[in-house]
Amino acid sequence: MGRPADPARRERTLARATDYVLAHGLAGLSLRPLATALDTSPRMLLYDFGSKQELVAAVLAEARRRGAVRLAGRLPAATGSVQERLRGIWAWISADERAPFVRLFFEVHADGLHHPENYPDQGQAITDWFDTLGATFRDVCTGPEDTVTPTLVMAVIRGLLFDLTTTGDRHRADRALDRFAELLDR
Amino acid sequence: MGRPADPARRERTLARATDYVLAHGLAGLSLRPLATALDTSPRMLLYDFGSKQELVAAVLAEARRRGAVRLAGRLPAATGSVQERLRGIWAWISADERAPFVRLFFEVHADGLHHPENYPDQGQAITDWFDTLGATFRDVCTGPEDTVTPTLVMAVIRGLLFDLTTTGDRHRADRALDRFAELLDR
DNA sequence: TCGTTGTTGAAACAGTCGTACCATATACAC
DNA sequence: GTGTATATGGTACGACTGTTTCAACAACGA
Repeated sequence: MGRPADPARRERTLARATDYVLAHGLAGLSLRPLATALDTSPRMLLYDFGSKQELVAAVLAEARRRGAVRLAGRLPAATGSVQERLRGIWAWISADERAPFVRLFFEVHADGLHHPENYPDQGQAITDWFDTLGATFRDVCTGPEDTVTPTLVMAVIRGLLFDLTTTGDRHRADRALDRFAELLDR
Repeated sequence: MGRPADPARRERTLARATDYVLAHGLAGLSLRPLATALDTSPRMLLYDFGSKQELVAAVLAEARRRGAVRLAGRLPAATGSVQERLRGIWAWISADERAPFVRLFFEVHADGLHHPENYPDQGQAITDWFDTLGATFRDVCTGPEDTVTPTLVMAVIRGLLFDLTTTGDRHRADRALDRFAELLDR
């Protein structure tokens, strides 16, 4: 009895809120401008999510979900040379379409430096790459339990993303990745 | 005539404000708590710095100045093996005493992603390393104009700093740096 | 039509923010 | 002393923040 609930509304709002955060960032996020951009009201955002903190958590989870979906099956088994595999990953992650995700990624990391309690699974977001990268670069790893090589590969990628997002010098970043691929392959 | 100006006060306030920002971060910085911690008043902060924006700019300049001083003469010429040089830089920059600088560094980068206009010389902060690192690792560079090797070295360091500040796993980070040193040396 | 449950708007609350205004206190030259 | 410049304290303004409260409206079963 009574009016039926409409869970789709929350989903729709979450999707659009995630778009908004990816476009505008987390730092200055505020309910009233967000609600205006989403054609809703702060009242409804709190009605659907309970509090701003829970809304942000839901948005970050949704952003991670989108990234995971886009990544799925994107890193095939070890086919081609080390250079080709590394270039493939780099081309995908450094593409302009990924820039909003990369920005949010760096923003969450920076905020986590002073408020780690807000991001309990942040460390896992790093170690999660070990299995995938360990499989992709098995031939240059020292063994199946090697976490050092995946760590180094991700460090190079994150460090070059840092450089690229700061200087915008894609040519230099691409060449630095190629140089790393040469070193890794020998 | 009139009361003499006291420029030392501004200097003292700037030094303590920089300590405060290094400890508490840039994100939530607010004049009233800052003034309280510095035994002064928001009134005096604006009197000395004009606006919050200028205060932040002065603090960031001071933080850079401190980092530069601590770095001066810290990277001697190419003595020892590549491993030793790389380890020396890494040990210095990843030391616990440097953590506040590293955090501020990442925080500024993240904020610059959405407000690049506030950090006009951010790209230069990256390219400034080329001369120093090019000299330190001349033997593994392809030439005196090689910017790719310094780019890669800094990317590895920044990427490992990212990992270290997130996971706190120093052992893994150290080993990844050693692995990179091996690759670079061959 | 009535009761019930889900949805929504408008307004207000208590707080913080950066900043401006006004008065006053301090330290010097004369 | 007077004049003058710097240095402060106190206070209030207007704009913002996340959140709450109260009321009304909408869609359903009985």
